[in-house]
Amino acid sequence: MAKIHEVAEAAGVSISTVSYALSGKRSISPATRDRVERAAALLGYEPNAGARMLAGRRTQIFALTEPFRPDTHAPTHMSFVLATSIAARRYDYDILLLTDAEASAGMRRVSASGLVDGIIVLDVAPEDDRVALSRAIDVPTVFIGVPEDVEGLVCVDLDFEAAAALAVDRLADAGHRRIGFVGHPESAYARSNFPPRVRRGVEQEARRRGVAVSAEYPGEGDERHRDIREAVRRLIDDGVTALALHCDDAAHSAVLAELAAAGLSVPADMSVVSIGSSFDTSSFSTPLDRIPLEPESSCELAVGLAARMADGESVEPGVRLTEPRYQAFGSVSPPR
Amino acid sequence: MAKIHEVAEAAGVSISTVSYALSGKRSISPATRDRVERAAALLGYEPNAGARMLAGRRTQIFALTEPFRPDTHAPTHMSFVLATSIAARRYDYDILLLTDAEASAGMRRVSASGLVDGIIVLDVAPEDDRVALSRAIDVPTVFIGVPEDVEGLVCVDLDFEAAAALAVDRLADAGHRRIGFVGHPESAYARSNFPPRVRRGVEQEARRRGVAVSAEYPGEGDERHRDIREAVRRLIDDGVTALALHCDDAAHSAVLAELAAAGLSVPADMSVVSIGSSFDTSSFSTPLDRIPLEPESSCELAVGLAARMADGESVEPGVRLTEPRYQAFGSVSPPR
DNA sequence: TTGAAAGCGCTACCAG
DNA sequence: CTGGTAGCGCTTTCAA
Repeated sequence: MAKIHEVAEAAGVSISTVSYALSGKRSISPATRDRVERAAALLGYEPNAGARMLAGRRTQIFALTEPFRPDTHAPTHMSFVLATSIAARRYDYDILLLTDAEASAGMRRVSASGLVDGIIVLDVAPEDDRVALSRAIDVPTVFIGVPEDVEGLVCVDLDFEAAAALAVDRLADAGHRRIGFVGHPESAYARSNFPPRVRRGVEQEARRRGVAVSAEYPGEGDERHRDIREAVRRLIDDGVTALALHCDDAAHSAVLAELAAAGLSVPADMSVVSIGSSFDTSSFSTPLDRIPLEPESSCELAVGLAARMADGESVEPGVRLTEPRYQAFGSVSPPR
Repeated sequence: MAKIHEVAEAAGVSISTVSYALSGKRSISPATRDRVERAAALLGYEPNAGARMLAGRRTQIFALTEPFRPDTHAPTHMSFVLATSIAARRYDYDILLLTDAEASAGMRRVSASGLVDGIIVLDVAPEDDRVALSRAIDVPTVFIGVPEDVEGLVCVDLDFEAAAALAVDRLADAGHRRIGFVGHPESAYARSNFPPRVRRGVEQEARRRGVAVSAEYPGEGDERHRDIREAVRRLIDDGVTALALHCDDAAHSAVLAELAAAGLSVPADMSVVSIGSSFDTSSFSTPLDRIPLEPESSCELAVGLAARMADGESVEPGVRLTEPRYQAFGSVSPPR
């Protein structure tokens, strides 16, 4: 725990020179900078966080608010947390967790105490009380996800509607006229902000392209695996020649299992595309084309915006959607 | 962002009185305390975090280091993060996330900068470089999980061996002489610290009680569901009359599905116990007896210890194991 | 290009 | 039981 004073002494300069040499906030002669850096490294100097906050009015901490709802999909959520945390470090920020009751109440607390320079909001619900909170506090806030009311907010997300449309387009381009959609359990469409956007994207693009869609929303819990296989069976009986999936990896596995059980091969007998998946669809027994979720893109963008706002730059409110990307792994071909 | 000065003025007292009235660190007349609290509430006063750290040499922040390994089981991990975060707030601490490369490097950084008062280590590997790091830094560190070399460390965890033994005992008590064990994929036994402890517990207690054990470690990935069902089939053919499970919820579902497919009912034809599960085994189609993981116990204990150490109390190094608890839901009965 | 020094807002010691 | 005040270790003016 060396202090700036000791570094200054060791380098034979004043403490302000040490501060400037290390922060780069004013020009320092190469020789001096070098001496300072050497001394700092030698002593293992790390500026005291508290002193820095107090004097510099910047904490280099972002709060990450995540309610951890019971129906949150843990693996996907984890990849968002990870991506945010990594992006934050690139901008020299640490992440402070606000969960459970503190997801909301903590926003007020940490902004009032000046503990954080910005707030990143995860796991956004259509009607989210953190929307009103973000307007009430004076700390820059960025939403990853799009709530109902976005007035004055800075939001970032994958363009799920475009992603869904892209999936439908690829299938329609290949000549499919009747496709099946396997979505999340019905309950997810009220609680979360993005499943409805995928559904809407599929429906609208299908209408535009003259493609018929049969949708299935297999349930949760114990019987899920069976539910999904029954849903796939119904879609096969319906005569669909392609499937668009927006569900978790276990559901993907179940779909593939049922196709195999029905003696259908991909893509010869059934084309399959995965929409907004955060897991690796290329390592399934049958690699699947996908439009990936890519939390890294949204999180990087969100953290970058938060950093700019924390620097006092003004950022235009609005919803920033990242463009979907199509990854082909050979699971789509023309229908038989 | 009211400051202590304004609160003092509003309450008609000195700033030191405000500080003491709010912290309770010296006795204050009820009348004065009341005036101060009213003024603070009215102004929405929240002590400035940076100033507090600098003057008080306490940050009220714990770092939580979690590498997010690729094979980390996300739902279980999330429940540990959540439990730690909630426990921390009860002790008036916030949680700072250290993930990815920062899980290790960050420990040094945040302790050198005085950003945190303590460190909680999650997702402990048998050979974990955070063990050496924790010895090199001067910030109190508590491990949730037990690494190979625990010399001088403060560790907290469920007593997995006792949990496994408890499961075997209950089955043996019911009269079972031949039981099946469904564990994690083989790879988990090298990477993680607790699966080997469960395996050891099962083996030792089975030997002690004269019970035969057939063990299965079904694989990962796409074909997992099928793997598990085949494993269960083998165990049935082996003539086991009871199963002890130490695997994730999807695997539990697959096991139940295979039992149903084989025409076996629980517990009449097959008794089943779940060991160290973090999910709710009582809401399966067949409720299962379990010895729950209960992250809350370990996390509460870990945070409590960290808080005491941060207060300067000396805490005896050593491994503190929490006692397993048996929850019966009617899935165990004597063999036919 | 460098140095001196004035705070940042609180905690905790020393008086009374 | 209460008030005054000296720092905590840095950042950032103001001077040179």
